[in-house]
Amino acid sequence: MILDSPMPGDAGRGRPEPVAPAFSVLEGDVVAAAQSLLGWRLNSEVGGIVTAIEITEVEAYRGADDPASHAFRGRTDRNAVMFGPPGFLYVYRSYGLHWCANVVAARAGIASAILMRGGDIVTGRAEIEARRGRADHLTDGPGKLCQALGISGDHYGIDLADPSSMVRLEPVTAPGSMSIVAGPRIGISKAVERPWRFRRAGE
DNA sequence: TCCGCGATCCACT
DNA sequence: GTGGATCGCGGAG
Repeated sequence: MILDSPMPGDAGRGRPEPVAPAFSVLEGDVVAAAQSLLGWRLNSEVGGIVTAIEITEVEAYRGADDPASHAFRGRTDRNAVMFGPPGFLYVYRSYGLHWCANVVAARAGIASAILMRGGDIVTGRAEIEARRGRADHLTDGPGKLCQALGISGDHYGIDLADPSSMVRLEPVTAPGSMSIVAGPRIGISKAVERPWRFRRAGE
């Protein structure tokens, strides 16, 4: 297992290798990157169980500029991965119980992240129902999505572009025809006016 | 060291 | 539609 917990001295070292072409959209502004992420697949292979969803709902969090971001007050042990290069997984615990998964965006040093809030099941529906302990409302919330795919703190900091990772992002190859609805982010008390929640029209 | 709150979920009405 | 559960994190003292 790869547990990437960058030390303070690593800050200026940059990314180890060029980001795959399709992942380069993540290097730009997180608000645009979040919209690009809709339709991508999130593949998981945790505990030998293969599951996958197609991302249908996301929220953008823009580090130092965004009071609602976990990185707004600067770097801590918990949010360190957000300050690194894009394409890595930021996982945090919510309300002491649930795990929530984010894709790190923007260049190293700009702490942005995209929260994955919902998706359509592509692979492993039966396994997901077993993990969730129910047959409905399987992936329609960030905590549910993590439970469905078996994502937890064990996966903090993994490379979502690495084919050997247990959790991987698979870019959509034919973007553009999808219409996107923007709205306010859910469950926050600061910067509530920013319409940085995006979902596919009709969801 | 302590205290308040939160990027949520679920059962119940 | 609403309210309770539940505990890790960060800021204050």
